[in-house]
Amino acid sequence: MKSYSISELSQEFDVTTRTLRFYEEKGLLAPTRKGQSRIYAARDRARLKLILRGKRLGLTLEESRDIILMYDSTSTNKKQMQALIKKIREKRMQLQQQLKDLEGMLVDLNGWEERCMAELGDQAIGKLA
Amino acid sequence: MKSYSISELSQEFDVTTRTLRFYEEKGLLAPTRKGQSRIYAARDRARLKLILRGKRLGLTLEESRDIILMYDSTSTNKKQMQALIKKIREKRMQLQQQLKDLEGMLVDLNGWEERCMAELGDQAIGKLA
DNA sequence: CTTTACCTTTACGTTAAGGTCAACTATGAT
DNA sequence: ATCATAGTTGACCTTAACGTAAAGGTAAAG
Repeated sequence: MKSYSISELSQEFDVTTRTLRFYEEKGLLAPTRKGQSRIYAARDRARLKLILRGKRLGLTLEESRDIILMYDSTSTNKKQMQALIKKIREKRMQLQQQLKDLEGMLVDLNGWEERCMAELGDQAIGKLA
Repeated sequence: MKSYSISELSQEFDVTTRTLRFYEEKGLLAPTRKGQSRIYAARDRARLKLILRGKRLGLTLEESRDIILMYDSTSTNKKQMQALIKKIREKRMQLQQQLKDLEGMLVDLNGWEERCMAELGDQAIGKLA
């Protein structure tokens, strides 16, 4: 199976090595060691993707860790399951609100751009493409 | 025209008064004064809405301030306009990425919920409604 | 006149998410 | 051997966005 050094992974996802070590420190990644060096497996790479997606959506690292735990949850008991579902639903509600906000803001942006363009006159269109 | 005290506004939007003062300090709100007390007008209320929407989308206060300035921009010159359009386009690209991320995560959440529910068995459905 | 409810400013504290720097260690190339 | 290249840990630093506490002003109510 393919594995990655810390610098490989950091370059691929455009984060610093410090960031990767920090995520490990926080329990989000768990690379193995070869000697003293970290070896990241596909599993860690997948986790990193989740973390970064979470970040783009404004999740905290802790929230992303929750989500990662969902991915990894093999056989949780009923209590845990129910708590999980509750969390999922909460998160989904929040994301749906976010979706609305996003759409609203996109509408606004489009409106502004139009007005700006109009005010600038058509000769300006080319310069921005 | 309707106006609001600091506590009215803070209650309506569920933020602390500290937050409102902080936003003012940062140049995001500009209430007038009656004696020493702040009086918020509809304009401030609208701004606050924008700020909070921005927050839900993960914008920084500075970015929200930019957006507010767009709303308020009366007659900017061409240079400013072009810079503005560039910013708008950048922001829109980012928001579109965010939209993709959001959809992806919603799909994941739905998948998990289904699996959780399946594992719990149907008798559990009622308890969560 | 004092209590109560709001309001004010000033100032220091806190948390998340890393940045930055110093002082090593290990390894392969010249 | 030594130099360059990646890697390590540990420690302190930084920024955003407020929280929190101190110390006090103001105006209506009892």
